[in-house]
Amino acid sequence: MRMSKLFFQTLREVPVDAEIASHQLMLRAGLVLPIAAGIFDYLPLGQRVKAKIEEIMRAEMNAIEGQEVTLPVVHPAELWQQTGRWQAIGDDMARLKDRHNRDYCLAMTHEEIMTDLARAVVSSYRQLPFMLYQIQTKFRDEPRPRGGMIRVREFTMKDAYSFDRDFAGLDAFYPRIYQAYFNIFRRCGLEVIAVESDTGMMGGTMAHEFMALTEVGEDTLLLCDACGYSANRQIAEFRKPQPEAAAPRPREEVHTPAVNTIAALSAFLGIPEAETAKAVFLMAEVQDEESGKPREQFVFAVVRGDMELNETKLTNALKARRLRPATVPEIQAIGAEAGFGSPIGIDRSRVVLVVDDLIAVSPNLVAGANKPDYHFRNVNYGRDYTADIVTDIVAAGEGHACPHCGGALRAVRGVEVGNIFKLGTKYSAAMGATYYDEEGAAKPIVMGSYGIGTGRLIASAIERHHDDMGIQGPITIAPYTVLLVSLATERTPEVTQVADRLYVELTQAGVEVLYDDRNERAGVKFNDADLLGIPIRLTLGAKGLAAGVAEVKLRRNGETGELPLTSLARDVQAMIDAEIDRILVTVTNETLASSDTSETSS
RNA sequence: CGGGGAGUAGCGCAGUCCGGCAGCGCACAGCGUUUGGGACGCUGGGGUCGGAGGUUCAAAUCCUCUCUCCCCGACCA
Repeated sequence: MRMSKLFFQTLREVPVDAEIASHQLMLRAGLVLPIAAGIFDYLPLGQRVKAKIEEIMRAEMNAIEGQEVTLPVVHPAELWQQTGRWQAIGDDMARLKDRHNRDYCLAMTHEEIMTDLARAVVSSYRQLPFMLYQIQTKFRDEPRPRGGMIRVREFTMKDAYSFDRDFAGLDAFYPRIYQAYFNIFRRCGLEVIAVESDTGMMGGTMAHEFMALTEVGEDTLLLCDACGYSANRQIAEFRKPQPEAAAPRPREEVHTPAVNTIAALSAFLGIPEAETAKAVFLMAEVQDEESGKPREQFVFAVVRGDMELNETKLTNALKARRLRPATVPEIQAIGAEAGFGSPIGIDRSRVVLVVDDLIAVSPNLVAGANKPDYHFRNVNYGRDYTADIVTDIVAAGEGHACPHCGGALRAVRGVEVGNIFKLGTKYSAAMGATYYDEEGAAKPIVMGSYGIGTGRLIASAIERHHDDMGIQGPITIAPYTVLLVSLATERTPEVTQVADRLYVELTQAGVEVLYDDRNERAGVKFNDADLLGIPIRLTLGAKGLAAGVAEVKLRRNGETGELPLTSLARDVQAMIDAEIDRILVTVTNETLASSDTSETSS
């Protein structure tokens, strides 16, 4: 491609709205252009990056016998009603009506449509297993898009769905997609780790997220360097400290004027925060057992004062759809006092009381007294109150003990670039996607779903590979592999002639060349070259031409050298091969190492 | 949805407090000089000042309403 003909623009100045490096660079390099919050155009250079990644995805999906399909972006409401997600999902789903006033939604994901496809085609166990995938647009009306391409509303996702006869089949497939995902990310030059994750609205029995570690990540992960345990903070477990056994002492009221936080309480009484109990008031949206309709339920959660409530764990414990903080009037309505909340003396008929399992075994805690400016000393679970649910509802954090080996957990930030779910029969059972087994009995197909967001992958790769001057794209996903810079001037037309010839030679040799034939000064061309991050830069100027060489420079490390013009195409191809090999070699190592941590349910 | 910031030329911004010709830099077009890390000179084009309403002789500027974008939080398949 001649750069003089390329539809692109580079920005000299850093866009003021962009905070993180990948966002700034994608805008400055002219890969994408925003048209609304979380909605972007892909320009030709960005499109080429996207296409490269998609080809890697196709190769890895095909390698595990995936078959590519394309399913619609506009879905009839009926299919989403069959699984209940039409009602269960809120404003994140964009809905529309057609001219006949029928309901439709924009695709957030494709479980329903894939399940519908499977039930239309599958009737016999002989047709199973199989895996289908697509690379298709999703729309999720995020409340707040952020971080450039990290959290957007419209995006392209490669989503794959597996269909098996039974859980054993799914369990056998799961490690294969797990490994294929590692291959995809590493081929894109992106290091990721897999962590256990919440199944969320997807449902199912097991899920992993693939996380690119970066400070700009939205998720907190907990890792154990000793044994390899890794989990999203949303579900991460940890070994809780054993409280010292002590005989329950008599409960006593203590005056604590204006002491309405744990920190203040700890300071006021001169006790560690670990000897206090913290009350958290929430309203949960749950399904009413009798009517089946959603209703709001007051939830009183108690955790130790030095720990944080984990709302995902609590949501799962309650089987709730969502939680929100309770308002002061709602808190008073159940007989509690904000800032001095206590599980003792509340209207239990209107409250679901959930207590962290550590609280249940910790003697003589300080808790609120449910009246302003008073707390209780020596509150003991069992003697003073009992809960509706006792389970783990606190968040793991930096330094907590690993649940497997007891080693210290480390907290890091990550971007979720992919996820895999064992769905089981949630969708097939709801939608009647069944097959007949050897005995002629109808059984629901066992499913899994597996997704990777392309834009987020690009942004994460750029977060990982850039410097002050621009992108240092891994050669496998760079828009072009070689940038040929001509430094011809009006006085050196012979440079143009030779550069033109080299461009043709390289292109005919199959090299993806971007040819900077623009009438710009050298500085402009070099700065654009660094910004775009084409991995191999060839520079031809009058001096080099006289010596019969072109300068070659690697973007990733700045190494320079000279290549004779007579064998340029061959030498460049060798460099490209070497650069690709660098990445592929890493793939092999990473894959072997990571497959050890793969887990399957049995 | 809560808190904060911002909408003025393609991009980055000043002007708004204190109403009075809509400006600067980059980019763009023409001419000339330059030419290995974002050149220089001269000339030129480009604006419903986010939108609507109001106050005023006069509104980018004051008032009311509204839309949009960015950041933090809530949310996040």
